[in-house]
Amino acid sequence: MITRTSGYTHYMPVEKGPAVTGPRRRVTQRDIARISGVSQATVSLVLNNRLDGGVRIAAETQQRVLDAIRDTGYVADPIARRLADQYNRIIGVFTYEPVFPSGARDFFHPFLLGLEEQAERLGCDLLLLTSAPVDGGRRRMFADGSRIRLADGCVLLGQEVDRGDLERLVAEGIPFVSVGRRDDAGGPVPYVGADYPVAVAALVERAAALGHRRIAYVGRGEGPESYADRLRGFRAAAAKAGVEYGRIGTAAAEPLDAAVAEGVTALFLEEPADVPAVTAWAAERGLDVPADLSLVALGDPTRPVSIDLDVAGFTIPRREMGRQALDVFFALIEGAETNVQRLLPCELHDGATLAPAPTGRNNS
Amino acid sequence: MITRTSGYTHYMPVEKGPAVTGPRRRVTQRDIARISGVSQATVSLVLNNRLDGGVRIAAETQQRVLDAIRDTGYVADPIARRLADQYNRIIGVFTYEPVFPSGARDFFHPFLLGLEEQAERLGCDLLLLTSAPVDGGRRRMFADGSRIRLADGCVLLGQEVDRGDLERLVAEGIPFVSVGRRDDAGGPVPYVGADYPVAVAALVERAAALGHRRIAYVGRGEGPESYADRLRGFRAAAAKAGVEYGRIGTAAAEPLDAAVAEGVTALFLEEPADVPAVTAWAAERGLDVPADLSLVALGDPTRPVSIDLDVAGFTIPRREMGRQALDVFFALIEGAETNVQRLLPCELHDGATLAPAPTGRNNS
DNA sequence: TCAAGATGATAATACGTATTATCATCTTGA
DNA sequence: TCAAGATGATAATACGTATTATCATCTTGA
Repeated sequence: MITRTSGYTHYMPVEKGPAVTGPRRRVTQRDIARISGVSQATVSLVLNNRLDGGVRIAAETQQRVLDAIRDTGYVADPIARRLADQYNRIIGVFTYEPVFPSGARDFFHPFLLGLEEQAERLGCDLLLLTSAPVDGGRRRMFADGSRIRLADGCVLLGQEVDRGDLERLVAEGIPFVSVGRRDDAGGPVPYVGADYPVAVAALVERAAALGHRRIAYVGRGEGPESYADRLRGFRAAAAKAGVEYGRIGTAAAEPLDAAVAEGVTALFLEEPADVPAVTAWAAERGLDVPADLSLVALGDPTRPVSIDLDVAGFTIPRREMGRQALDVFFALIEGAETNVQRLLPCELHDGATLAPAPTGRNNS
Repeated sequence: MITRTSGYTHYMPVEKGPAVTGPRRRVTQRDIARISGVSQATVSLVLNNRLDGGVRIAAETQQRVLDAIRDTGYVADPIARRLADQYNRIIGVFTYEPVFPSGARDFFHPFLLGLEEQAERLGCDLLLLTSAPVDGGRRRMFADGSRIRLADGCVLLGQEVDRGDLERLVAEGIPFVSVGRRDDAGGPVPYVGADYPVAVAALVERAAALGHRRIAYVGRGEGPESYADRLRGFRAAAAKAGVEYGRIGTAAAEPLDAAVAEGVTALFLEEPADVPAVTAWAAERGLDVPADLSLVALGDPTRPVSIDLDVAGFTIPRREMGRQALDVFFALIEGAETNVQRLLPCELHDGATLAPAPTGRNNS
């Protein structure tokens, strides 16, 4: 059995009413001031120990105030505190789709995990901007009555971010950070992205070293910056390694057949979720992976798929991107000196699908 | 190419500095007032449509103000509104553990899905209370400087909710809704829960109808309300059906052996995540499920496990619970007449593990 | 022609805290 | 004996919004 002495004391009865029921007033610094015979300012100063810069309060006065604070259980109203401050420590999180997807485990989950982790560490709260009206399945950032300015600013999450939205964020000077690199939008965009070009290049070089002389990139290579970055890295590295290279728009049988017919011996998949489609196609054609054909996955699947192959490729540092996005955000609003356009290294994974090029098939 | 006339005005440059960088000020009602040539009070009145009680503002003045609001994208500072005791359509979401778990797909995900879905529908934003300090792996709701009141109130998520926290929420009159039934805490607790007793009873009755005469509940049956509710339903239904019943504390081999030795022919698992442990034990003992022993899972697994069996039992309406939690919340703060203690029916699942009792083993 | 009512808007204040400039009093030293 | 410095504390103000009492001006009607 739990007993409690006199309940909570940091609520004062309103007026001098009879007793318990009805609304109670918070204890305020004014109350403490009255009790200990000082001014509200003094209470605030003692409470926050701001006795450094010029202001002095006698030790025994301090003690009186502290006693009153202890006796009443006074706690400063965080709301009023925030008001007196410049920022609310509320970070908006904007996503074009639901943060909690109804589908299976989600590509964005690790980013959010990193965000939450860092928010916890930095003592701020995350405001999921769920009030944004939905239009064609996508939330709209700047619809009439947009509440994006409720927060101190926001973190942007999404494979593809609307260009107009970005421009407007920049133009309005709303503090924000994109998770994932973004092209300039009427001004530089703060971001924490993955360094795709470097990661892709490393894999291309590895393929070249393994004797592959003709390789293909499978995917759009444009649209979202993350696609464009991959393709850019692919081309630059292939050119540098003296390897012939091309691009296939989709992981469909026809273009894949054509590529193989032209002597391609390694496929670099922009979208790792395409792995099952490609392996199914390869099996159907009697092609062994990696004996006949090497496979490289450029990142993590954005759609839920189950892949039983140990595919060569790299992992996007999603959790760390989420974490650092908040760091950059605070640097922004605090005007701290720091790099607000960061590319984090991806982690390479050897896997079992990138093997020496089959002999006697080049230039076939 | 997009051109833009004169930029956006939502953030006012501090002083008349050169350009982009540096701290920026929120647009305030004073700014709107200046722009539209009225007083701050007028802006507030127009913004909140407080034109009923005595105060009158000319239609065209209103329009000027509204135009300025639209042009600047002004949104009232939620903190200042809270200080004046206003709501912001911001719902706090408090969880004792991270909302985005680092582990696998999560028991709480469907609740959050429902919450987000309804938030989107109702046009409110969800504030993840990530700022709460962590103590012993659990977030603390009322630590010093708790920011729970930044939100209009909150939704509580968690298997077990701290009793003191609940009491304090009630005592302070903070609007809140628990997802999951809670016992009174110095006052009735608003909740949207699952109707465990009814669901469990239905399964007990089914077992009785299939000839089971001795059944056992596996689990704590106390602690979290959801456990207690299950056990209560179990006992009541078993008694009513004239079936002998008992309880096993954990799904360990020893107590399970004992139960079988005493003639138990059906196990009701409080924690469906225990299914693998129980089936492994059964296999080891050469017991066939369900020929020798029936198995019933009372709900959904709270820990990630893979279950390949089609287990009889029921499903907790988690998504719907999340949805309705928000409904109840708004009913609370709007003072609407509605049931604020709701139990939603669980969905029964026949499965393949609840079969007729084996013959000749009762009272063995 | 002027009192009463209608119309339109604002000044003043509150919410609770943080900070800074200012003030009153005491002490010190020559 | 009094100027300068030290000591101790406060008044005033800001943060951004909501609300109420009050005010100025116009309209109406007899």
